[in-house]
Amino acid sequence: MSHELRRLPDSELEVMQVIWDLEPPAERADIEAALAERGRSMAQTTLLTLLSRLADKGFIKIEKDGRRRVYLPLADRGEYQAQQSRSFVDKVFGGSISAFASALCDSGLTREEIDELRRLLERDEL
Amino acid sequence: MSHELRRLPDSELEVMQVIWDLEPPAERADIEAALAERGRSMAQTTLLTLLSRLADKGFIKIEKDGRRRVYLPLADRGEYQAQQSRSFVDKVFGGSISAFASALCDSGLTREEIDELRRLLERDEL
DNA sequence: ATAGTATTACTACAATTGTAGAGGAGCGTT
DNA sequence: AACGCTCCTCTACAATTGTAGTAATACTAT
Repeated sequence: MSHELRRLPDSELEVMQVIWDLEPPAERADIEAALAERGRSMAQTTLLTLLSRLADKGFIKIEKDGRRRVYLPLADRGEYQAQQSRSFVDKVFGGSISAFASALCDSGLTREEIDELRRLLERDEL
Repeated sequence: MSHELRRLPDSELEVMQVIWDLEPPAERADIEAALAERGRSMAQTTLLTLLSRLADKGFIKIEKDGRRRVYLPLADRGEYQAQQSRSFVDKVFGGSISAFASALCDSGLTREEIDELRRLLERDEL
């Protein structure tokens, strides 16, 4: 079930994130608004380009409903996140989870974040 | 002291990793060998290209010692890792560390890795 | 000095990414 | 029916990335 989900370039990922956030089906205007809210507005045609690239890569499906289109997520967010996390730790930390964890701490985790993380791990039985 | 360290493309990062691993000063042959060991060999000219790109980006310094060159790391590995970790979590998880952690668990952490992580967090006092 | 050898610099080129203009097609309004 | 507004498709273009060939340079052993 889990296809390989290729890493998305930053701009496409940002679009994908809002699509995941929005209640599907999302229209272009919704996506545009959501992006603007996050301070990431762009020319309409730019957005359209990114959307069709996402469709080419199999991350979304573009459904034609007359003149308007709706944009539906196909890829699963959690799966994408899991795969990218693993691949990030592999590339940047040679696969060492603990090295990653200490880097995270160095990168300015707050006490609260650390506690939260710890709680999470304690609960996790996997 | 902490300049912004731009994200390196995969191929450059792999070269950078071996430079960080090797005892400086590293010569081209050393780097080549180390890369081959990790199953990441490439044409000599390709490696040279990547090295000069790394130099352009300020990650390494190329010192001329007659005909041979030595390649010295300038960027700090820990700093790079910390910055990239933070930026990864921001982009992929909207900044949520705990979301990142649970994705990591989903991506197939072993029991041991989880325990190790937990130990690390418990010890860490920031 | 000569020729072979090793090493690096220069050039190249296709694929990807970030960004957007130009133009066609549908629809509401007059 | 013609006009304009909206929305989308096509095309474009520079920068970056992955990869490597060719040429220049310098060293080594004869």
